[in-house]
Amino acid sequence: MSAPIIYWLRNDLRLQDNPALQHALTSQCPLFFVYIHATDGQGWVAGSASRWWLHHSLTALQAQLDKYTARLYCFAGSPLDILPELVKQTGSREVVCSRVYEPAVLAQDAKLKTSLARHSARLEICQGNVLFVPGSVLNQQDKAYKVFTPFYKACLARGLPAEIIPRPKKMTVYRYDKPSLSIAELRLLPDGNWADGFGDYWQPGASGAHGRLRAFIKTELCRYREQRDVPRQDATSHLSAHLHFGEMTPQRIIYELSRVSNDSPVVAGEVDAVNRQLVWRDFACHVLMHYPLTSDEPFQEKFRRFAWKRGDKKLLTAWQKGLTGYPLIDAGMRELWQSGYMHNRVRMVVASFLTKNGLLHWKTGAQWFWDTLVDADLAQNSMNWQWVAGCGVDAAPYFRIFNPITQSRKFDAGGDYIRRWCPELRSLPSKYIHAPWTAPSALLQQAGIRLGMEYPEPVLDLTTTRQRALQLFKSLK
DNA sequence: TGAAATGTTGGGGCG
DNA sequence: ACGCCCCAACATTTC
Repeated sequence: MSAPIIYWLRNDLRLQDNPALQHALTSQCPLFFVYIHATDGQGWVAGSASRWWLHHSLTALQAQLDKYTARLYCFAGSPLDILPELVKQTGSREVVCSRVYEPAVLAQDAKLKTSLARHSARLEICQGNVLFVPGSVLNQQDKAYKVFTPFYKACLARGLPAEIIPRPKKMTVYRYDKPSLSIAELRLLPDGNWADGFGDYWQPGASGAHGRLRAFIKTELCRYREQRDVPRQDATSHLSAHLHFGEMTPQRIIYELSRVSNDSPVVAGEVDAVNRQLVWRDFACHVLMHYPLTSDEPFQEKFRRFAWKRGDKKLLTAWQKGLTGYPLIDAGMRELWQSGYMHNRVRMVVASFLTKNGLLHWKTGAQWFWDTLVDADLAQNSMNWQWVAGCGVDAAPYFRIFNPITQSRKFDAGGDYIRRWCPELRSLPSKYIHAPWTAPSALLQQAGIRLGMEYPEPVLDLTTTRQRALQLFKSLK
């Protein structure tokens, strides 16, 4: 059998709209599909919920590959060891993959390139799952943008890309006859039954992604701007995890949306709003590449001496478990735990609560999200936590502190979201459901709630913690 | 992609 | 009829 091209899958778990795969196919060599689960873990290794997704996404990809009688060969270890070894074994001259723009991965790719060269093989890295290649969108001074709006305008001025590439008609596939692992043997699924319910909410893989996009366009798009901030409506696309794993490209989303807006100009405004969110996603990716420390250090210098609390076990545990006594916060944290996801607005509220009212370091929260979100993405997670904490790029001003009760009344007025995730509060009338401790005791009793028993007392006082945060933030100026 | 404090206005109750 | 007070409702400022 002639030497293969090694197609190294990473966060590009799809066959259509795949420039790297398209490139690999031009060579006419048989394709050797390889996935490597890195076990040399340092820094930000994929969290538990993310690995749950990955397991199912790889399984879905294998199902797609079945149609080409191709197999995905899995390995565990360091790509720096495994790929040179595979090249040696198979006589391959080229390894093809899609770019991952995380700083640690970029550094590893550089090493890999050298190491493969010693085996006379090249590493061809094609554009990753972004609209614009990080580094290619710069301001007048040739510097990276630090503020979203000008970045957004610069992107619009170039025109948002909407290229699509059909899935390959046929492929020649390579048969590897030495030992490799099955997807199950990568042991990606978490121990215990925590993630078992995720399947009720998600269908990882490209076909799940396309199904979700179709459903979004059909039922949510027309009310996107009006309803996307309402947690119970959640008229958002739910495509974040699909995008993270490269099961779908943002270009595909823009393409499909533009077809809709051509057909019905009424939704053009909605489409712009969705596209704007896609540009935010690119922005985060660009920022992390230009400022590689921002997954670990505050972007703004002055925040390095801010007195974040190192630990507050009681508060942190209450927050993680959804037992803070503030229903909107608790609903969000339980949605996260049970579904691997949280509505965007609620993410902002719980993050503000932890970092501003609770004064816990934003990395504490980022770590929890990292482990529990199916859409965990280093660039998005880091930028957004820093944004809320006030220390990031284009950050929320320090005095912007969300009041979870006010936010709850505003965006979950009927209490539907709270009732969905905090069933013990179900019988409380909407008037009191946002702040149960204000309810008359007879009403609480009638609803079957004893504060401190069925539902906790508030874990902290909003007014005093707000004042405390304002003091601390002010002294930083 | 706030919230709270403070300021302003205007309608209605009331003596 | 009139002025006074109260207090929503809204606007502005401050953190």
